[in-house]
Amino acid sequence: MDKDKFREILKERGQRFTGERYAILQKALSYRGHFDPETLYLLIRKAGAKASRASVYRTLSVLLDCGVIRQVRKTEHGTVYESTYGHSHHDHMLCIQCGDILEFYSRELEKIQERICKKQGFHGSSHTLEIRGYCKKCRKKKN
Amino acid sequence: MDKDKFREILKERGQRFTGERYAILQKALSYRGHFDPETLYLLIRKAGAKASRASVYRTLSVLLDCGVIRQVRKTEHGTVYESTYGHSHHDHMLCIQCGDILEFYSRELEKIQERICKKQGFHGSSHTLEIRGYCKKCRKKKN
DNA sequence: ATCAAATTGAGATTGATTCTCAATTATAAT
DNA sequence: ATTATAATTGAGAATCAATCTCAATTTGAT
Repeated sequence: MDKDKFREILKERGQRFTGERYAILQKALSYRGHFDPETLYLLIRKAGAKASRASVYRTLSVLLDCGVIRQVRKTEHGTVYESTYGHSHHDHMLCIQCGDILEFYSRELEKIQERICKKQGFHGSSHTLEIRGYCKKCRKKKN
Repeated sequence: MDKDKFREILKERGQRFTGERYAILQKALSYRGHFDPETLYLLIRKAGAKASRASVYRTLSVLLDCGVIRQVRKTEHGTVYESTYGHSHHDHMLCIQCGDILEFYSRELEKIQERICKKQGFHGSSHTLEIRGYCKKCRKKKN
């Protein structure tokens, strides 16, 4: 997403293009992996850009609304997001021992969900699947 | 789960059986559908039992640990739980229009997840799947 | 350049959850 | 039954993410 495209999207929403929003967009888009608002805020400060915590929260909700980022989940430490750019849909496995996150995607799983929705007359637009358990490493450690 | 069984479980954990804990257990077990800590607390107060908010939170985490209740998800308004008693595993469809929640279960879906885990060397112990979209009713309204 | 409307940021506020700690109570031993 | 010990309780304080407030600033259209 370049500057002009972002400007255009904001315009459609009756919102203005600002340096703060752009800085937040850039950091959010370029972040590899999962991030939370505070991490993004500190990153922006460190990069010398100026944007308050309030603006980070406000802009993240705009980006979420635009589909530029996606909400991974809410944890006891806050909300976790990830960029959708070059990062297609997938689900997660979360190791409850070490906290590691594995991403996976299964066409089959998606198909079945579609079938289930159709049967119920439900129109699914997104989903999150999180499998919790023990990763390979931690299983070895245990034994 | 009866009183003695609960007493026994607590004992194993080096914890004590108290009236507060029992009242909370009962309400949590008998609650139909999804609940949050505050709702449970008010319900307990209304029933004349005594238990503080702090005890509700503390006991819910014990019950969660014992598998008596399960965490459905975290929302912007707090954590949602449900009793597992007489309520076997299932997944959810959440209508983003009316907020309705449909429960469903698919053996096929479970099987595939097991297969995926095995392939990754991951030992899955639980999962949550939430499909968001529009329910039958709301789709009709739209058209 | 002008101006109305949108945005910003610092700090206050909210709301869920956890923590503190003195008073109380359950359990085990006597 | 009494006692000793350690767990539990509750009221309110503390924490922490997220939102709100509002005066000052900035944007974008004219």
